Amino acid sequence: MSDIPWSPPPVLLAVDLVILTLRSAQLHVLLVERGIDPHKGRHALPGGFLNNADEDLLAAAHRELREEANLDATHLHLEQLGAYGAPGRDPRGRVVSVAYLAIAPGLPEPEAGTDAAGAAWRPVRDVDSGGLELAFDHRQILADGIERARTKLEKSALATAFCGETFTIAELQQVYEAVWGTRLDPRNFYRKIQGIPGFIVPAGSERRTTGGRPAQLFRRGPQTVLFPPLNRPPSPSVNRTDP
Amino acid sequence: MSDIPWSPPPVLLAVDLVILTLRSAQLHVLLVERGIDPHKGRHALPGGFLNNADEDLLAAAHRELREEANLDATHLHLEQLGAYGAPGRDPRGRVVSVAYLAIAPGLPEPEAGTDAAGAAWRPVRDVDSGGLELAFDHRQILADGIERARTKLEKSALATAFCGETFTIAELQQVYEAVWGTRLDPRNFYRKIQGIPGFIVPAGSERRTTGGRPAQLFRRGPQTVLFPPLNRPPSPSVNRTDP
DNA sequence: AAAATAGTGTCTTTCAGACAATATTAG
DNA sequence: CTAATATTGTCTGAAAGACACTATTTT
Repeated sequence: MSDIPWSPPPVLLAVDLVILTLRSAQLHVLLVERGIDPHKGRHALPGGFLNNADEDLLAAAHRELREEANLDATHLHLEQLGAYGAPGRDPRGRVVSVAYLAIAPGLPEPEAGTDAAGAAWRPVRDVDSGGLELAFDHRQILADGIERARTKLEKSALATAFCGETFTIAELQQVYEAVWGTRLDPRNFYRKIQGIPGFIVPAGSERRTTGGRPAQLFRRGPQTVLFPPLNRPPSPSVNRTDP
Repeated sequence: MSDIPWSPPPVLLAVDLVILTLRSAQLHVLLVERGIDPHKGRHALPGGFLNNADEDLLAAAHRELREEANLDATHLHLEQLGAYGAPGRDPRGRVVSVAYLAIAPGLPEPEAGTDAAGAAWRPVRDVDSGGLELAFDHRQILADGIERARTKLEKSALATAFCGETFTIAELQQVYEAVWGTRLDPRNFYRKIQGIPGFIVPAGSERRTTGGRPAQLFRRGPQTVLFPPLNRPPSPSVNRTDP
């Protein structure tokens, strides 16, 4: 009675992760080198098939994050990007992959003898310059992940997920500059950030040295929605009534 | 060699549609009444299982749009919302649903003896007021679809997808007001719209009567990205340094 | 004429961006 | 001291929102 009328075709479900971080002011993505045959030896996003039929999608993403990237879910942003299911994307059969975007603070190389051997941070620039080819449709998934991060920086407090527990306003600015690929005026940025209630809160009156005047340290504030928003400067490619 | 190591669990893949339109200045969604047992008799989003293992996800969405809603893909916006795959969401087994958002211009009731019998436009308000309960997790999917539409109105030309071939600026304003749930000043709206290059273009100097001075008719322009954007007025619930 | 809707002009406040100036550290 | 970075102040032009006003129709 509660059965399915005509037996629809089963598919295999995978989870792929776009894990972004900032290393020396450059946007990096975690890639693994594939050890088995479809695209063997090529770089790919971390991911894998569902463990069992009862595993939740988000839980599977967390598991892959732990297994393949050796990253714990503590203080880490994780959200769904979407489903990628073009019929020919995996030669082994019909595989639909649900992609997730993860943002991590700057971390050391995951190499060593951990579970995550073979995983390494790669500059995003290397991928979209074409110098590094990805397996499957992972280049598209990565592009979608970056675009999602870009737009979410405008109206959400996502940027703090790139930072450690405490951070300076200049560090926060580096996040915006790296993800957006633009330069921002430090003075205007400073005032703008300070003008968003609840975005960041002072963390003791501590400091940190870099060569000039020490900067105040902050931590994430309670507000997750940014108002007023930080608008990404218009790319010079768009329309405009240029005189 | 190119086989899958340990046989991951297969899942059933479905496609669900959030089809939005405007009817008498109110946001409506197309719902069907379920004829079979899981949630039989309850309202649900149109959708269904993948036809065969080679069917593309977007193609399946188009097919369901045709079969269940009797809508052709001509001049109709269709984009993916995401995957919904919580383990318990369908009692028949592990079903992962990929949801799509469709925007249609105001259309007559789909009833009659068509394929789409049992489908009907329902005011969105009836659903999120709790007066109308949906099957599965469709209430969440609908909410996500509406939120997506709301944010896309700001920076894309999506609003014109709610209108017919030609439309007045006042009609366009009704779209924004209905989707955002706000009131806008007609005069400022008029100037703002006219100030976005390529958004709308005059369609002949025709007119249309409603009781007052006739309005110019427009059609969609070539621009899909709106600059400057139309920002949704801040909801009174957010933060603010109110004196 | 009165009512209704379309479209224009203008003013005020707010905000983004440019950039001078000051503060506080290291070397 | 000089170099470097952090933080504050000021100015200007663009844009948002309020709202008076004009234009063109129906009744």
